[in-house]
Amino acid sequence: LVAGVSDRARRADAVDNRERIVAAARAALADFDGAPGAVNLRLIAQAAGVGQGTLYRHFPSREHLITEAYRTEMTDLVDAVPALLEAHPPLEALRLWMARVVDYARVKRGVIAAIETSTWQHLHATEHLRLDRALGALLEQGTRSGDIRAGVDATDVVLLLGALSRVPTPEWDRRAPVVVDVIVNGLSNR
Amino acid sequence: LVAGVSDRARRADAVDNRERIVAAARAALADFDGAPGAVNLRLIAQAAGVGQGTLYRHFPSREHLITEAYRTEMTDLVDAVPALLEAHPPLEALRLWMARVVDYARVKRGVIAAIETSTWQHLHATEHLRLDRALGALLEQGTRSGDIRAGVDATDVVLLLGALSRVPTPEWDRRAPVVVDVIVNGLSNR
DNA sequence: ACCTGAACACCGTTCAAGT
DNA sequence: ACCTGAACACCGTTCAAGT
Repeated sequence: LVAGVSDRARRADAVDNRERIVAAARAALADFDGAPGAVNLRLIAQAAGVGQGTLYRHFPSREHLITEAYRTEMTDLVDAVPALLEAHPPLEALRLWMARVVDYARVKRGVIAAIETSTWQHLHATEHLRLDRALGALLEQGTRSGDIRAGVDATDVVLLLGALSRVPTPEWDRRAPVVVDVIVNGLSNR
Repeated sequence: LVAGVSDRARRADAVDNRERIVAAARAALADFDGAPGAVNLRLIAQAAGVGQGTLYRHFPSREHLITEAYRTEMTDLVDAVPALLEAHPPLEALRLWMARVVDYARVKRGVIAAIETSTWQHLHATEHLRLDRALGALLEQGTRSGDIRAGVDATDVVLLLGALSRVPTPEWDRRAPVVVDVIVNGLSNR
């Protein structure tokens, strides 16, 4: 509905509302973290000072909202991939990238959910396509150099990473690194 | 509430109702599979021919019901561990066990969710304790023999296995084996 | 001791009315 | 073109009344 419409073409109040909704969503997710499904859309609309209908006009589904709420983090993470890949061998780049994901998720658990949406839906959010390509390139380069096993694509990696969303918060610092370590080790080629 | 009460001590209608509820839950889960959260408890009560209150009397939470619905499968899987461990070296036993999980989950996706509940809640369902012990023994034996890396416990393995619950149904046959393969490889000691 | 189902609470989603 | 909020639908959960 709103797709393809530039900010200038939109009414000023619409732009403003959209921003306030996202801000409210971010705040709500920060409190409730680890359970993005538990986030109350009505309350977000209320906290943003808009009607429920306005929220739905801007974000037709909860996933759209969550994706947008973590857009900055997603962009950061996606952009980090090529940079790491230039400075390190593929497997090491992957390890460092996942360490960064764990770091982001430590305080904002929802990033994992945001990353996972690439699997859930076919919502072609730009960041998801970019993540898929970035990870895909990393894996390809890794298999070529022989560091990373063949037959695994970006979706598989995202699926495995999804295991992190189940880690209980109080055990995060202990378990998240172990989980990631097993994944990276498993992706390595012996 | 019902804990510790033998079948003989319970009223006949209660035993009967409980069985019908579980049967209805199994049927509902078979249809809806892959999304145990999407299962409608009211409809299950209705299909079982009991009031909602009766369902809650027997199963205080959705997790209790799901756990019970997959009890047979869980028992099978748990019992398989020691047997496999006797016939194979630890890592191979783990690989075979996970292949069995994938096999069970192919038609009854909910088993993964049932296995995962061990992490979600502190509901001390017997099967979960037994799974924890069985996997724990397998891992310990594997680290002793040097086949499996140290520093990973049963909960970590269950968390990793949870990645399977995100695999989209149409891609199950292609992706599930890959995911499991990465996990097993990651748990191996080089 | 156990069952029933109306009733309550909550929340996602829609839509008629408004500016 | 966009916003509002009442209204609808749905579903988990409880509880007074019953047997």
